[in-house]
Parts: sequence; C-alpha cells; structure tokens
Amino acid sequence: MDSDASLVSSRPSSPEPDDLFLPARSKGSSGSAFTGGTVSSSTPSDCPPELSAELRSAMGSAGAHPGDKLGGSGFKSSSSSTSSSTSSAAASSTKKDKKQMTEPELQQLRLKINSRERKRMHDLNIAMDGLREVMPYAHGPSVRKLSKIATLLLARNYILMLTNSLEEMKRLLHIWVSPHPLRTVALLPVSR
DNA sequence: TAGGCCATCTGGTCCT
DNA sequence: AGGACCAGATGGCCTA
Repeated sequence: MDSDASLVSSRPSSPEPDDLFLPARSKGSSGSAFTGGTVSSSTPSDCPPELSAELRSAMGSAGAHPGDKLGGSGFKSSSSSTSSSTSSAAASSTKKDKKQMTEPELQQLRLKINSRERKRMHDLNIAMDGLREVMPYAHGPSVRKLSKIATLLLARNYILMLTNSLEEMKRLLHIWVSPHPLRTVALLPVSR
C-alpha cells in the first residue's frame, strides 16, 4: 500500500528477453560476436532502459519500511481467507506453537515473517540494481531501467562475451610469444 | 483494454 | 526452533 510508492518509481518495461538471450556464444569463429551484437545493441533502438538517479532513489528507499499492515497492499483479506489452511496444514516447524497461539499472536508472527520477506526482497532488488549498474547499457534518468529478467539475461550474455574476449586475448598472446622462429621474427622490430 | 512487470503476502521446505 | 529460500496467488501501475 504505502510501501509501493517508496520502492521503485519507474516502471521498467524491458527489451525483449529473447534479444538479450541471443548470441553471446558464437564461439567457433573469432569470438566476441557479442560486442556489437547483444550487449550494446540488445536494446533494439527504441527500448533502451537506463538508470542512475532512479537507482539511487530505489536503493535509498529500499530500507524504508512500510506500515506493516496485514493485507498491506490491498491484498487478500488477511487471515480470514487463510485461516482454514492455517489451522489444518499449518507451517511445518511452528505447527505446535501456532495451535496454541492466540489470534493477535499469530498476527504478530505473520507481520514479523512478512517484514523479513519484504526485507529479503528489498535486498535482492538492491543486488539487482548493483548488477544493472555494471551492465554495458545506457544509463540515464530519461531511460527506463532494465527489468529483472532482462538484467539477468544481459548479465549472462555479458559474461559470455567477456569470457570469449579473454580467450581470444590469450590465444593472441600465445601466438606472439610462440617460440616458432617465423612468428617471433615477424614480431621483431625492424632494426636497420 | 490487454499484457508486462512488480511488490507483497503466504504456506511449505530446507538449512543452521 | 527460527530464519532463509522458494513458488504460487493477487492486485496495482504503466505502456502499447
């Protein structure tokens, strides 16, 4: 309810995950087909998410705690709907205790658990923002930020691209320092 | 208006 | 036993 506003103000509508999922591993050939391909252009012209100021606000507000009300965001009417399942199935670990707990106590416990879960998700979002920050993607206040799924897919492609680049560099380096005379000579500066 | 994305709640399971 | 993690359900907001 109240917390919604405090979280992420921007509504990401990511680039198609498929686009982000694409190449990244056209290994065989000369690697890094990714560079031009996925990462930078993964945002097909018109849907270029970004973030920066939004990110900060999001991260800043992540710690903020809403008013901890049951059924907080206009959710299903609290215990009434779950009361049956609560009594029957019940949580595995605290089953015995829950039977003995009074309604207010149960409610208190629920609030506590909800709060923990909320915090967990906030932490997850902060981590996701951190990942967005290091992604090769257009960051800016006027651009929507990547959706979660898009962030993950882009990150995957980025890692694959970097891996390919690294392999390529290693290969080149190996050629350069190769003991093969012809290759070595070819690398020697022309001294006349 | 439909679809996408997200936050939150909730019960269950796993781990310490 | 308590907390972390997970997945399903639900409803809100936003954009095409």
